[in-house]
Amino acid sequence: MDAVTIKDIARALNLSTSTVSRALRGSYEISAETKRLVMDYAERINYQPNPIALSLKENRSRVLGVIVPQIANNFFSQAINGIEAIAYNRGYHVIIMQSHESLEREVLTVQQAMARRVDGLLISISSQTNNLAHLHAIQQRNVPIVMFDRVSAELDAPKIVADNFGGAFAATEHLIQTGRRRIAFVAIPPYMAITQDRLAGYKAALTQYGLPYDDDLVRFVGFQEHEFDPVIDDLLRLSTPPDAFFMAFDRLALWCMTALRKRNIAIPEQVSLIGFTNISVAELLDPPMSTVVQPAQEIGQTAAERLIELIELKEKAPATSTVKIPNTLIVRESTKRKTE
Amino acid sequence: MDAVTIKDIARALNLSTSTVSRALRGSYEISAETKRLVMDYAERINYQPNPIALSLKENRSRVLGVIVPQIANNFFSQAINGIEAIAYNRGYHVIIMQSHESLEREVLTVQQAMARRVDGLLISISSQTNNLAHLHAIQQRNVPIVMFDRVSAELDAPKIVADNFGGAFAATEHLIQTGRRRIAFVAIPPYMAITQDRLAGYKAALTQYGLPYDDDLVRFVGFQEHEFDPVIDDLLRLSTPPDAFFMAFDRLALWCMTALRKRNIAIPEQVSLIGFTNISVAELLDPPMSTVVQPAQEIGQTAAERLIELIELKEKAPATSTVKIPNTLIVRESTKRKTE
DNA sequence: TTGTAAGCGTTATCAA
DNA sequence: TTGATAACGCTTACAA
Repeated sequence: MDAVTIKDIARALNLSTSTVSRALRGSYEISAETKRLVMDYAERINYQPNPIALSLKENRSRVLGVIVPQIANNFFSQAINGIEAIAYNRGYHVIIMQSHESLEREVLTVQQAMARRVDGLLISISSQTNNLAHLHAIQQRNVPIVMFDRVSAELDAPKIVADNFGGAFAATEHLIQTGRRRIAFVAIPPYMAITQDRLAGYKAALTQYGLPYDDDLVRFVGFQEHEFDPVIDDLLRLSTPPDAFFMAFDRLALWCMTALRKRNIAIPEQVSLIGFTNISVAELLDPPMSTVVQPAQEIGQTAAERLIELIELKEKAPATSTVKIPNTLIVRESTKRKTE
Repeated sequence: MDAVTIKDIARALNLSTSTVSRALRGSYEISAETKRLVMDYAERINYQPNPIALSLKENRSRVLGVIVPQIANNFFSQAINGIEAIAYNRGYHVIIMQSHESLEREVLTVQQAMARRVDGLLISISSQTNNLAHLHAIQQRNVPIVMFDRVSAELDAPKIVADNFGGAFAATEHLIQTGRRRIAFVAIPPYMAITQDRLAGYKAALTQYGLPYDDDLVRFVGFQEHEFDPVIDDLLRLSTPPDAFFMAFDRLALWCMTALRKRNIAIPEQVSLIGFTNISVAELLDPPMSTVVQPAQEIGQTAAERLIELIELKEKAPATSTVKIPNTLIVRESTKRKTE
């Protein structure tokens, strides 16, 4: 049983396809009676317009391309959740693609999305992406882009991010207020904007509370777990070791918890632990770790809303604007007690 | 700058569109010289065939619909990962939709997918889905379906699942071999096939090792965390309480860990804990819990492969086949020591 | 108020 | 070896 077309309706009702088309969209130039006739029949045989034909005609696909480093990642799967919610409400579908943290694959993926004629692109760039030529190229084709989470100053596009500065400030402030003085800050490579912002928040809190900034306490690691343990050991061997660990990245916080457990360092009796992370892990396992929870879903929603606006209004260059969605600080035992 | 079409090439080269079309697909009836000419020019101006026009012509979209209860769930995001990997290799795109564990939304979602003219459907049904009329309907429209993970015997379609029986058997066997005798089994509502299979594996292992089956040790809970704690308390109050907990569902395992910690019940000194779960949580947090790891990604891959086969071969009714992908048992401290 | 015809980008059929 | 034309499903001038 093949799908019903306007032609089928026209034939059955002895009308022309254009009359049927107009009747279905409620055009004023069609008599009420014909309209009813067509509508009823269409309903009865379960007519559904073919979106592919429409896309061809209207030269748009009603599809949003979403490019993320990884789908199987709490943050991104929640963000996608938010994107989908908005997209479906507005009549768009979403095609999700992964760059696998590789610039090369990201470029390919962007090309694929263009080949698929997406109406707009939501992208969170890979950690390797230091060149945005592929994105500039599609902007020249007049396909709107919205960046989220992993954004870059080098592209003139709306950006939706968590308030990384504010979140890091709040986390650091909280540690200070609960009596910690030597706060280690560990993040992923420093060329990413999110890292920069979090580091700035950390520094600002130290300054505001009159604590010195110590380069020895600030470390950057890669994406491999084996790079992590030496960093912790190094920190612990300092002449004045840290009394708190602030892990400015999702996975780092979990690795740190494991590393401290292995070394029998008690949280929070000996050190405090706080991390940027996602609600699911944070809530399910009730870990000994306070958390700056990232508003992943809201970021996705906001980004999708912004993109659809751009697509539908087609205003030229609504200028680069960066929206910061606030984080939520969840305090647990790990950082509650004062130690001094 | 709009996308380049075959017409543009034809005009520029003073050829007809049909010649260009044939040249681009390397048809034998076009002279080598013309071919080169066309190919070179197409390359130079970066021609990309419009997939929408193709879809209309060929009456297929090269899109797979994927319906899952939730995207923001480790198992499903990994499964989607596997699906995407296969799909992109075979030239398909993937549209992901969520049923949010609701039959009503699942029905809507299936209709949407059909309206979008997907070439095939991959579905993991919601926990509320007790009626498969919506799926039968699309089978009648000759759109192939493959079910994965959450499957139902009531639909005649290929099914890809984890080896739930085998995994539960292995977990139970492991607990028995490490000296446990009173093994609690907790799962989600019993009408789901996965629950049935896991329960059967549990029973089979008891039988094989000559242990009695005790109804008191087997419990079913809903999806809400507050339903969970009373069940644990109930089990602990038994005249002979369990010496091991087997949580036959992802979230339950995590809840159980938290519940036991709250009650100061030591793992594995007092009880063993083992659960069905996902690799990411299991690995990252190094929890005191052995795990039957579900091959989420492989399930996704296999399901996608099967679906694409069905789409492309268009064999009629390749019959219902159920593929079981083995689980992996990861043993940790939580179940290692013998207690008796 | 309704119908005819052209067009969106591509391929297939038939002619030249 | 190449070109003209029709067709996929739909919308929209333009005509009736």
